[in-house]
Amino acid sequence: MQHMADTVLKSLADPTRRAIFESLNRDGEQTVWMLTDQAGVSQPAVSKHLGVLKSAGLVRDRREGRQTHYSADPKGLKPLLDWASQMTGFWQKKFDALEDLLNRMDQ
Amino acid sequence: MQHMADTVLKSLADPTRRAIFESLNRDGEQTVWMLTDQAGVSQPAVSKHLGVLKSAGLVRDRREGRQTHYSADPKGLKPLLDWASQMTGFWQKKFDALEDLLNRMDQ
DNA sequence: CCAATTCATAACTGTGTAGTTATGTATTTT
DNA sequence: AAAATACATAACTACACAGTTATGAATTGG
Repeated sequence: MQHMADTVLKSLADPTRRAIFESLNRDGEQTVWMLTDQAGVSQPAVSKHLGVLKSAGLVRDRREGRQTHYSADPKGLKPLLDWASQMTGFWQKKFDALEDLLNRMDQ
Repeated sequence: MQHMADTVLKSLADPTRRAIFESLNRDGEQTVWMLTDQAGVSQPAVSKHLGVLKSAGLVRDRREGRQTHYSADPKGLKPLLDWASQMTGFWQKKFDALEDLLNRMDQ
């Protein structure tokens, strides 16, 4: 559990990588080429970032022909929310609401 | 707002620094010496970590004589929560849109 | 079948930063 | 006043990693 929070936090700490994750959340499934067009870095850099995000459970990939479609996995943020909710009970209600949403996505 | 999420995420990405923050949340206010005793790194390293956490708004300090007491600031996690809820909010909107579409198809 | 496309991997480089030791600055104690 | 305590800052080192170019592997098009 703590290990997952570690990998998730490290993945999201990088601005470029977080921007990719935000784009996938905001605009939905996209190919590597589409993401490279926005990222401002080279295609290998984007592929590497996507590999890190995938290892952290934040994105999924779907190969179709010669292109790979990536999409954000909403459940990937759960370890982060679990960790944050452990830190303090102050925001407990908000976290519970988010977790509720994530649980409904499970189905 | 995004800048705050960036500094908070970068602060919490380091394991040693996150452990210090967790200890402050779990056990409450502590001096630098107490934190150094647990951290497994030198006192200057701990002071540096505390400085980073303070800059990110995650901890507060209170000087008393020759020792400095640090405590976790629960509001410091708010930028992280806001960012996460924005990410999940995108999914909420997609579900709402899907539900809308399904409803319109019913007719 | 050859060329172009799409992505991943390899090899390398530069830089940010977490760690160290050494030292400075108050504050308390004897 | 001198010594000891508690913390911060400075200067430096080592390493993780984000970036690059070059290349490989798989798929599609002419």
